[in-house]
This record gives sequence, C-alpha cells and structure tokens, in this order.
Amino acid sequence: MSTTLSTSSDDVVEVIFEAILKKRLNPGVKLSEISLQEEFGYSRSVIRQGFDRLVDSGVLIHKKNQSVRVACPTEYETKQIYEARKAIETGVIMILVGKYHNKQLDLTEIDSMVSKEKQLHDSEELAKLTRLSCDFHLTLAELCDNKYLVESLKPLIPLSALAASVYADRESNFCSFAEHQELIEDIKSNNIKKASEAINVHLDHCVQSLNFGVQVKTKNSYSHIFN
Amino acid sequence: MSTTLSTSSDDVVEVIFEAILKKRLNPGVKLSEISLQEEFGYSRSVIRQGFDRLVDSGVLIHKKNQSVRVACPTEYETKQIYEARKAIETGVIMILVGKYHNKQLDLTEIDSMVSKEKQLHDSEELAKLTRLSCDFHLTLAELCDNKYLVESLKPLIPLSALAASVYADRESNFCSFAEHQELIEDIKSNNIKKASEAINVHLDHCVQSLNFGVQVKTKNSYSHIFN
DNA sequence: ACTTAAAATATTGTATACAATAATTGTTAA
DNA sequence: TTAACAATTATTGTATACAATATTTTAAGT
Repeated sequence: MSTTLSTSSDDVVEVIFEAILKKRLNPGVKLSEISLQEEFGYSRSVIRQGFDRLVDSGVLIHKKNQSVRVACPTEYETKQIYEARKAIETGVIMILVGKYHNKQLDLTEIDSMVSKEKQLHDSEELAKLTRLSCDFHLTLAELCDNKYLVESLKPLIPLSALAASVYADRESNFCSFAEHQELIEDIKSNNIKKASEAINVHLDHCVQSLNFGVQVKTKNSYSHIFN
Repeated sequence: MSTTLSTSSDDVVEVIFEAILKKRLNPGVKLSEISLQEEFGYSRSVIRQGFDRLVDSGVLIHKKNQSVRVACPTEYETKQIYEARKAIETGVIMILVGKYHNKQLDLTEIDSMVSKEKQLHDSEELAKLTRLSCDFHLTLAELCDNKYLVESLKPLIPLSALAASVYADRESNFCSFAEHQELIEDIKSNNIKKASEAINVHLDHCVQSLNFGVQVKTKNSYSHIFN
C-alpha cells in the first residue's frame, strides 16, 4: 500500500523489484545500506526504509545486525509462494469473470500483452518474455480494482521470479503464454469453473517446470545491477 | 513477514494492531511520532519504522508531511477488504480441508476457540467476542503453515475491525460464531464445496450486517489507548 | 602451510539534529 | 463576531553521529 503522496523509499522498493524481475539481482545477494547510499543518492535512512518494507514483504531477508540479503526461496517456500498465489489469483479470476460479464472490464490491454508474449516467444527473447509474464499476472490483479488484493499479490511476483532464478532450467517454458491466452479466453466465455481451473493448472505447471535438484549458488557484488 | 530476529519496531506494529482490535484506537485518530515516543520508550526512528510498516499494510494512512492516521475504511474500501478476504480465506479453507483429510491438521485449538466464542456470546461479552472472532480467522490461516498466506491476510483483519468500528451497529451479531462452527464442521466432513461456500457466505454476511448509512466520526486524542 | 586468536575495519541499530512543511495561534480589520 | 492573514509552534523528512555488533584482516603459533 503506497503512501498517498509518494516518499523516496518508494523508489528504493521499485528499483529493487525491477532489478529482481530483470534478473540483475540474484537470490542471496547481500545488500549493504551504505553501499546503496551512493547508488541511489539517498541517505542511509531512506535506503533503510525501503529495505524494511521489502523485508516485510519477504523479498529481502534480514537477520539482526547483518546485512539484508535478497531472498533465496527454498523448495518448500517456493511451493508455499505458489500455493498463496493460487488462492489470491483464483480470487482475482473470479472477480474478473464477474466484471467481464457485467461489461465492466476492458481486456484490450491484457490481449495485447498476450500477443506481445507470443511475439517474444517466437523471437526467443526469453528474458523479456519472463519479465512480461510477471507483468501479466500483476495486471490481472490490477484489473480487479482492489488495492488490497494487488498488495497481497505484489510481493509474491518478485518472489516467484527469485524462485525461477534458482530453479528454472534455461530452456523450459516456465510460465506459458499459451496458458495465459487460454485463461483469457475462459474469462471471455464467462466460464467461471473453467477459468478458475485454468489459473490453478497454470500455476501448478509453473511449479512443476522447476527443477529443485539444482545446487543453490550465490553472488556477492552488486555493481551495474540497478541501471 | 517479521524479521528473523525481532526488531523493536515489531513491538510498535503489534501494540497498534492490538489497540485496534481492542477498539482502543478508533478510525481516523491522528498518531504523532513524537507523542508515541514517550508512550513506548523508543526513539522516533523506531516508532517511524513501525508506522511505515503499518502504512504499507493499509492500517495507517500517511500523507506527506502530515501525521499518520488510523485508517477509516469507506464503504467501497470495506467491500474491497472483504472481497480480498474472500479470495484469501477461500484458499485457506481449501488447504485446510486437504490437510484434515490427510490427518495433517489438528483442529482442537480451533474447536476450543469456537466453544469460547459461544460462551462469550451467551454471557454477552461482546467486546471479547469480537476480538476472539478476529483471532479465529487468523488462526485458520496460521494452520495452513504458509507464511505468505498469513502475511496476506494479517493486515485485513485489523482493517475489518476498523470497518466494524465505523459501520457495525452495537447489537448486530457481526461475525457469527454459529457460522464459524458450521465452517469447521464442513472442514471435518471433507466437503470442499460446502466449506468453500460456507466461508464465502460467512464473509458476505459480515458485510451485510454493516450499516453504511452512519455518519463517520473521528476522535483526536490518544491517552489511555495502549494500556 | 594451516589454524587460531586478536586487532582492525565495516556495517548495522538507534538516537538526535536540522531543515522543510503543516498546523495552530494570535492579531487586525471589516 | 467573524474572516483573513501573519507569526508562532509543532511535526515530519532526511541526514548524520555514535555505540553495538558482525566481518575481515593480520599476526602468531603449531
């Protein structure tokens, strides 16, 4: 829930979210307040405010008297993240079906996102595709016009991206655009049951595509991450 | 998502949540950092950290260069809050049904909460009953063993309490213990469909029991609130 | 060379200072 | 009395200082 008039720490939160979604910030990376002070041009107290909020959402991990680290979800946590997403996003889809049926929902933005996803898939721009598929899920939530639902989902998206950084194989289609397309079709056909199943199956597939056997690796520097 | 080793601002968050659930802190009340400094014994920076987190969750409202205020949900926001709760808590119930069926769920704590609710209802201890019914919903989420789901729901409970402060009539049974009891029975009977309907209907009833016609009133002092 | 311990350095946790902004009070004029 | 404006006070936004804690480096001993 952002402040009504934005404060500087919003920048910190946004920039770090962005950096994670762009895979510039890897799981486990240590972030010191002092170092980022120079990066942002804000004082340590502002950086810290942003960190605190990110810690609250689970995206950064903080142990007392130690630097915060980018979260590195375990297998168990990853499954919890997707379990939570299934709950929230099923609710999102239910709401959208209702809205679409009452002509209170404009899906042109979403349609063009899916087209763009297909395009990126065909041209094998994987990084951009991953990023866009994150936006797809967040945009669906935003279309509900329910800030509480959006705020609930918001931290789970970068967390999912972090999980993917750790466990997704290079070539697997982690978050299928085809399933996105089907989901939107189900919404348009006013089929609550089918749409609800579609989002659940889709999120299950995301988890199933992950390979939890990999060794977790950690980087420790963060130059050229935020630009 | 609390820090791994708790920091002082956790106290601030907890105490303010408590004060709201106990109806000591009313919607719209202004909270100045300096004044609460004395109340808590922490410095302003710690108080502020707590405030920031509460603002993030929507429980406090913050406009730039103005004191934070306890949220005072509008009718529309109240309906959004419950819409979000329906999404999240339906997910919670689905998970619990699955767990109970696999003998991975101990409901004795919840059972005794419902008994206690009935007792408080019979002895007309309304304040304690309201408080306990909030705990009931949070406890259900905690039984899922999913911290992301719990963190999603957590701010919505004090927000619901604030909405009730504004819109609930004295004598209406706002959050019915009887429906809590039925819900638990549905979980025990492994009836996903019925349990899912029960939580949705219950939360709808909560909203329906509210009277949105009332004039919103605001208090402005906060002595004797936190003890 | 490797381990251990101690010293040095870096980083966090908290308090406080100061400038910018908002809220309040007081004064004057109609 | 009330309204408008100025002066005062209070409060926030941010930066910074200092102590407590963690991390790293250095040095000594085996």
